[in-house]
Amino acid sequence: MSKPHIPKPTESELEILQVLWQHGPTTVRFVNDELSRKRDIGYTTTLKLLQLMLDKGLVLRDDDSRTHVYRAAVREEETQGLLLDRLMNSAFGGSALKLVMQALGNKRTSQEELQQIRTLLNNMEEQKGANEKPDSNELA
Amino acid sequence: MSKPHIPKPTESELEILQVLWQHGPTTVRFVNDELSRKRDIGYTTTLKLLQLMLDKGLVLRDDDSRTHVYRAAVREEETQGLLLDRLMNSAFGGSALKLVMQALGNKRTSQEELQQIRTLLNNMEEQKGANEKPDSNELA
DNA sequence: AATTATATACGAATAAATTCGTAGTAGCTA
DNA sequence: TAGCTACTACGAATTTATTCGTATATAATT
Repeated sequence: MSKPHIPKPTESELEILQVLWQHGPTTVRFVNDELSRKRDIGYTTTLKLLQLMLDKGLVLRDDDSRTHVYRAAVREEETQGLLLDRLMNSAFGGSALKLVMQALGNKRTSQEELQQIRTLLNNMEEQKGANEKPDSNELA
Repeated sequence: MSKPHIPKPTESELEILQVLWQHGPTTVRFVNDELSRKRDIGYTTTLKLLQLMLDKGLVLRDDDSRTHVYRAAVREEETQGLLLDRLMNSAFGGSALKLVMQALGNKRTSQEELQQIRTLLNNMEEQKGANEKPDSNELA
């Protein structure tokens, strides 16, 4: 069960993936309209990006009808994990802790969010307490 | 008192900054030796990178002696914050919470680290609580 | 002093990412 | 059906990042 090699999305490709993750399968036109809300970008630029992403395997497309429909080929969490990993290694010397502390300290985080994180922490400790053994690690 | 615009370091530049952050001011030779531990890289490549970084204002140098000494011109936390911000926006739709949850969930984090985060959370809530309520006497 | 080692400067090749123009085609509308 | 509109394909210019070779100068060694 090897992962067939997730290509690293570039900045622009990420923008597009976000749209696809958020809205589900959609057209070039729609993606372009979304991107246009944030910055100047030509239609054919978006088209080209999607085509390149198709080659790379980042998206899939349904070209039954003349207007193609694209959808993400990579899962959001997986991709985020990949990028976090990269950032952690490239900027935080591999320390997840440092990264998290930065993220929390840096941004104003709402009471509610803090509570959610606390809850997550509790769950994790429960988890660990439960099987004190050299646990089975699920994913890298 | 505006920050005069921190340029975004590239991947390679980050590698170098890490060396400088970790070891303090040092020479091209030293930086190159460090980088070489991880990957193949020529001396003049490192040199050129440092020169470009000088232009960008990412590093400063002392060229009193023939062998120049470079040092980081940007602070570690500041830079990390910048990159986190970018990642948060580009991959996490702006949510610090999602980012942190991913980071925690994704990586195996030690009991000890979890405790440190918990402490940080406590401090942050204290901070906030101070503004709204008379204090609570629950401390870690 | 001559040779060798080590430095910097700089041009330029290569690679990767981004951008858009133009051509061609299918569908819609008057 | 003629003409306008919307779509894809593709070539190619541009920009940014990375890499290294060569020229040249300074210092160290013999």
